[in-house]
Amino acid sequence: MKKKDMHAYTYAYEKIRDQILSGEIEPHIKLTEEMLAEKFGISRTPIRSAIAKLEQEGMIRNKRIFIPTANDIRHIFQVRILIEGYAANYCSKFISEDALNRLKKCVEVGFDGTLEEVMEANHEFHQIIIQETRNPLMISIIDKMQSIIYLFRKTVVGQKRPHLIDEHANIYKAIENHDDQLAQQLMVEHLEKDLEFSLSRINN
Amino acid sequence: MKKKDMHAYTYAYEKIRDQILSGEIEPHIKLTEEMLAEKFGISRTPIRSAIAKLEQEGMIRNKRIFIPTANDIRHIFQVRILIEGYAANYCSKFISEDALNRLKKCVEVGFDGTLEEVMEANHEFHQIIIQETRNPLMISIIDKMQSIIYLFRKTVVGQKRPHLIDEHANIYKAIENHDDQLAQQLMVEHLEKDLEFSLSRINN
DNA sequence: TTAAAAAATATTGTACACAATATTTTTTAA
DNA sequence: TTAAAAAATATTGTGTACAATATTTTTTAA
Repeated sequence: MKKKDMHAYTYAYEKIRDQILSGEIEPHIKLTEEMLAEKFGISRTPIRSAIAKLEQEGMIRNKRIFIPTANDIRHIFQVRILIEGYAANYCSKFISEDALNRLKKCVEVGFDGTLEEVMEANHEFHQIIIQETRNPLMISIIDKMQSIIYLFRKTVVGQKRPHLIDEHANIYKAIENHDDQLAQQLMVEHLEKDLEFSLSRINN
Repeated sequence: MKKKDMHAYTYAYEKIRDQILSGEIEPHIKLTEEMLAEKFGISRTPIRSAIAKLEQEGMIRNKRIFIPTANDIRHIFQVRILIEGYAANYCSKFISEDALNRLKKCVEVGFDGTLEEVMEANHEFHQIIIQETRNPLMISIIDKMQSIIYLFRKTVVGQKRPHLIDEHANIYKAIENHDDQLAQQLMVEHLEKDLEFSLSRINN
């Protein structure tokens, strides 16, 4: 529901984004301004802004939901591995008590939560580590890629990878022990496995 | 001059961008749509698109030219060091013959070119290294930051740093020798010095 | 005077009409 | 039939008017 103090383009942006992520808007169909304007009961102008933003962020390409190729996935992960590896290292030295607790919670939920909760906790695990860099640029770079990866996961993979939680647990331990080298190495390996898993789902 | 087959918003984007970088539009003044529309003889609609893009890219913030704080600069460099360090490493292993030659040329121009040429060559030196990763994501991340740093340089620094060319020469040599570790280390140190130099210009 | 309220002004946001392009379909000529 | 050309259609781009907000200035009451 549109909040009364919300601009139409913000509303449109969130709506389109959510509907893409939830699958309500299916891939491959062309996102025309008029069709979306009709759908949300507003004019084309705010829709244009929303689409432009989504295109900038990489979720839409050529007016269609962006479905990354194997190479796109590799490129995304190359950047992710670099930044998140660094972040894991950084965390080991500078993480706050609070963040460390939240990280621990994520691992615990990973072991005993519902599927929904586990998915959310896994996402948050990575999120916390990045946020502890307190570098807004890094955070936003990762955020944008997350959406694309999430989307890709939902549409292509739709399935959980084995050992994922154990790897999180190990990364957590390394951070807790302030072993920056190990934390970085484990994060890199973790993401490399994630990449492999993702790619294996495309090629068949 | 506006090309006839160019959309007004592309024209506006380039014009505004160029005028910001050239200093024709001064910092601190508010970039209102109407004022820019008037200036370029087009309506507000394409100006809106252009501003939105420039804001996404970080050159404009709150309708004003973005002038980064010391912390902003640190954050930008933290990402740059990470990515360009990686790129230097990567280059040492995989650079093409052609790119290596162009890199060499940049160093040479650095020693015997005019100020204008030197500036351009220095920029290109970094550009080539990033481009050799062939990762469009990395390239675009660095590109966006380049604009902001360049702008910041122009307005705040306006001055060349000593030893810069020598450092480029050393990085070049390391890449030429396929010494990936050294290339990375030298690039990191190079950028750290750049950061220090930039910061020293703010704090007085 | 000074701070809150009100009014005036400036600026941005939205809708909509029409123009310019891009895309698809149909027609035509080989 | 098939490929190029033409026409029809769909979609995006632009200008403009007006509405909604934000900002600045003026007024008012203490």
